[in-house]
Amino acid sequence: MDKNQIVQLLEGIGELLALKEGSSVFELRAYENGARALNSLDGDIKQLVKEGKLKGTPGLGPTIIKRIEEAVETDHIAFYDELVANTPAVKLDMLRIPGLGPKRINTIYEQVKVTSLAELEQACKENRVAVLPGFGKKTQDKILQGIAFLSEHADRFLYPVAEEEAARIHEALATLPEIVRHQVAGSLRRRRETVKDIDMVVSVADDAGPEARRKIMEFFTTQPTVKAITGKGETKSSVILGSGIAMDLRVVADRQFPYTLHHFTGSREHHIPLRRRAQSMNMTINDYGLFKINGEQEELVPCQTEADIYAALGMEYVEPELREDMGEIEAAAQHTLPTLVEEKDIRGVLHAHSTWSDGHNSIREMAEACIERGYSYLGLTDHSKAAAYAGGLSEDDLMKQGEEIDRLNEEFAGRFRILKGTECDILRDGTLDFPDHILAKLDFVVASIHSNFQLSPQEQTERMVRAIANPYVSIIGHPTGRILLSREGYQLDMEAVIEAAARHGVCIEINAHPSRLDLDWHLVRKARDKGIKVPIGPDAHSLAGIDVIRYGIGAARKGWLRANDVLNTLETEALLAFFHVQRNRG
DNA sequence: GCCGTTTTCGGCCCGACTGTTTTCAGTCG
Repeated sequence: MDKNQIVQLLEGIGELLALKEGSSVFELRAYENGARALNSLDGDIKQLVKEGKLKGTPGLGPTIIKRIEEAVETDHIAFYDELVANTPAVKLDMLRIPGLGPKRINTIYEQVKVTSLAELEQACKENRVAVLPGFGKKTQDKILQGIAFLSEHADRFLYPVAEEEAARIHEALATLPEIVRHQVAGSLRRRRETVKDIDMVVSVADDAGPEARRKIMEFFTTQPTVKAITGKGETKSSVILGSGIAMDLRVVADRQFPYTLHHFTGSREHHIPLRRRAQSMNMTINDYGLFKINGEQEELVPCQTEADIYAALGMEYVEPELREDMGEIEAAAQHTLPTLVEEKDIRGVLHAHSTWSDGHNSIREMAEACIERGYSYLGLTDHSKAAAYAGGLSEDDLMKQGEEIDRLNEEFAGRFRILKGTECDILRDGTLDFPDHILAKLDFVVASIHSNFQLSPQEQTERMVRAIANPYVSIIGHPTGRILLSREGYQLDMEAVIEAAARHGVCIEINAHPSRLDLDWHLVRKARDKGIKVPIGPDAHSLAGIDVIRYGIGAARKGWLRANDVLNTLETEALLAFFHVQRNRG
């Protein structure tokens, strides 16, 4: 069991304890802290356990260490299993409804006696929830809304969950000598921010017999992460994996591989205009091949790769991320597709926290982690004072932090630079949490909304636009505040926000955290078209948090961004010059 | 369950907001 899985178990214990009546709120907080503490540890967990290195880590006491050791040794935590067995599943389901916490869940469970979300929905519609003590009409409506949101997103998974599950199977399959080519397809390959199921295509030699296919399918359906088999044949098998995500594996002859891969990569929306184009060229395309139509005859157009398929249709190769019917068909036909930004183009980090606010690592540790990863700079952005829950800095603290940064920069001189920044709260009225004369002392400012989510769309838009107009604001952080699969962003007119940002020369970030990916890629494209520079910010709260940049790269590529559309592809001097010009915009 | 320049018991992050109340509990970040 790896570190992430153990972190999830510890977090799970926290949730389960919250739902257990009579349990201590401090005990569950201890598990949440423990999960966070473990998550921020670097290195192989098995090694750490073996060397007894967990002891002394703040947040990890004797009991939690024992549970971590148990997980490493047995792949289970008995305490967790026991809690799961004693917790009604509907309580866990209810926990995912925004606005419902442990207390209200227990009240509903005790007094309305629901056993499923469907029953809860029914109870709300019959007004049986609003009458409970401490509840009311608005709470009941909010619960109904939450249930509707969940049923819309229930069967989707965050990209990293799907990616990790797919990678495990992919690695295992790659060891089979019968397999010639293997590739993840579907929305995962297109790097959608959430994924419903995993599609994988593998090929066997053109002359391979059925036993080769049977062997692959047997191997696939008996992988340790397979929880259930929902279908098993020689060309297609379907399973449910440990996280609950469904996965399909297709096995084809190698000559058919590019066509099948292309078909199952999608998207459906991309294929519709593509088929139209094929038709206009007297061809037809499906998952078996690309065919030239000669009267009654269909003649296969031989293709070794997907690039060959596009070439046969008179097009440039279309990267999977772009296959969303966002104009890529026309652009590929005119050979005007952008050269998309890649992870290696990123030169530094522009949204990160340290122990000065709610980060887990010191500035030095964060800086050294950036150096290790080959970056040239770290734009440090601890929270401002209004973000009290996150240990936001006062003006005094911010200035003291600046002194620490100066000392470190002297030490790193010539090879690395820490930029002085802040993630400054945008207050309710659109003013910033620090006065201008303080902001003027920083290299750059990320401005974000962390409160008053409920303002009307008009008020929220005005608030954001007012912040954008402040000449010290360099970047708007996580502009819509959405949490994928969990809550919608705050209501605002993003078109107007993008318009204002373009007018004032302010950047809008892609917050690369896989639960955010905010700005959404559809809007990234709009921002780019208005000439807005888009930083890809990890919003890192730990060393490992820096690495989520690659998810942001996915969103950037889906939004058609080239390297020079991304702010943090600039080298240090060019970046500082950019901020300088931005600040003197008048 | 964790932690200690109040150290083995008694605290534990906290302010804002919402919807429910009529002074506050629950939730969130």
